[in-house]
Amino acid sequence: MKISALNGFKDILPGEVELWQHVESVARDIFSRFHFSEIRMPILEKTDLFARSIGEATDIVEKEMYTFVDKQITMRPEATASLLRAYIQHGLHVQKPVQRLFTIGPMFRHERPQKGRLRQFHQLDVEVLGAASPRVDAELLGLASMLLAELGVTVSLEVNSLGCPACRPAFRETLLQFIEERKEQLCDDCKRRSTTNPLRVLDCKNPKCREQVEEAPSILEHLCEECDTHFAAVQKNLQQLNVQYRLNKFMVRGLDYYCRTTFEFITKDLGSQSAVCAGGRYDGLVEQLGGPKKVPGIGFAMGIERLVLLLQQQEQEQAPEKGIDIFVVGLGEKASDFSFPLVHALRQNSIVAAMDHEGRSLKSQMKQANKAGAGWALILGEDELEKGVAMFRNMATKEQNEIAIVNDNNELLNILIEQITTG
RNA sequence: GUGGGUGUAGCUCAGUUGGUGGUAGCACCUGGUUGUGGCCCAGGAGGUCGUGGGUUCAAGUCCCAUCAUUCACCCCA
Repeated sequence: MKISALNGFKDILPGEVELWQHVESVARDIFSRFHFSEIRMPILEKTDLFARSIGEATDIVEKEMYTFVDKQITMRPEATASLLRAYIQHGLHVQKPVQRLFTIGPMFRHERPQKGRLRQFHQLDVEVLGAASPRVDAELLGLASMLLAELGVTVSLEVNSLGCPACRPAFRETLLQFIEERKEQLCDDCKRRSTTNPLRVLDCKNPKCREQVEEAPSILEHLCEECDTHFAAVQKNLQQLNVQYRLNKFMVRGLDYYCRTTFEFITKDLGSQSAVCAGGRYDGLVEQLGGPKKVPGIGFAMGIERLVLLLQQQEQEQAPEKGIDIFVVGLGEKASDFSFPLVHALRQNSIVAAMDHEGRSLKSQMKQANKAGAGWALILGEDELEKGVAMFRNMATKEQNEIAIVNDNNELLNILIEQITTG
């Protein structure tokens, strides 16, 4: 019986992996321009960490985590909780009042897989800890949109404010009252949501619910003074950076820890999944996890699978596979025995070199050279060895000439390196 | 957790009202005057038709179950 990967788990094969490398290298470049530092955390954490940060009642914690029940440990379903755990554990707030951190890696959620959603998926995660200024909110959104723009994906940005513990409870009551009045018109899911997570009724996909919710009270009109001032400043700062956005008073978050500014970069090109990047502020979370008091935080996560899907779909130019510098063709045992250490020496000199080990024909080896995108071929056969020469062929121009193999192999090596590096 | 679609070569797929598995395309291998790549041509290799039952003289084809996969709901990056 053939063994295949688990449902919702995917191999990233040569051909696609180059796209991933591209995404990661563009991301790293931009992170460094914004002066962010990389941090890497373990994949396993105590289950309690996620229950306390993401929220006991969320679907993620309730039924989607990969947990070793007997050991009370869980494979991380997102990065923020682990990152804050590391921040607190190592006292990073003491080293620098403001920490700007990013991490890249796999996350695990036991959801039913579908387009743009896997059980092991990968995120680029960016967090700023210790900065309360609305400028940081805008700066982060500027970073995200710069990254998406440089990758060449077309998405739109929606922003909202969720208020804070001072103003959200009152809004929640107002909203609940509104929902109660129209409960009969809402879908079954929304009836359930009205008790579990009323804010979620606001972003239901059902057209009938949308219609009902159209008139719903807006959080933006119920913000306390501080939240209102903060959100106004975020918007002003976004305009300064010329970041295009749309206010969406119906946007909410799935994780409990968010407050104030929240945002999503969305697209219609991913089937039912719309968010490519999402995040927001979480000012109380560090303290809630047992860290220092009053450390504000804000961050976002980008789904790499979703970025890659968009890149493939929006038909970005495929990076052509990198060709090798030289293919050394050896005909016969003697020639192969001569080529073997030569190829190794070329590699020691930073030349990308390959050879055949299967004793195939000249024609076959030339085909391999061509397929590998070799710039040059060095052909060594019985005749050449007898004459003490090797044929050096330019694969593009088909020009070839003899190079003498003298006693000292270094001479041949130096000629090859010289030719290859100068083109 | 719920609902729909699809399972035939490594990949993309044909396969008629049930009647011997495809000269199919891509990829792979070997050749096309003894040792020179891309194009072209010829040949070759590659399959328990997802699996297990059932109906039938006969099942890739019809029925049931099961597994896998995919899309959507839920939820979410």
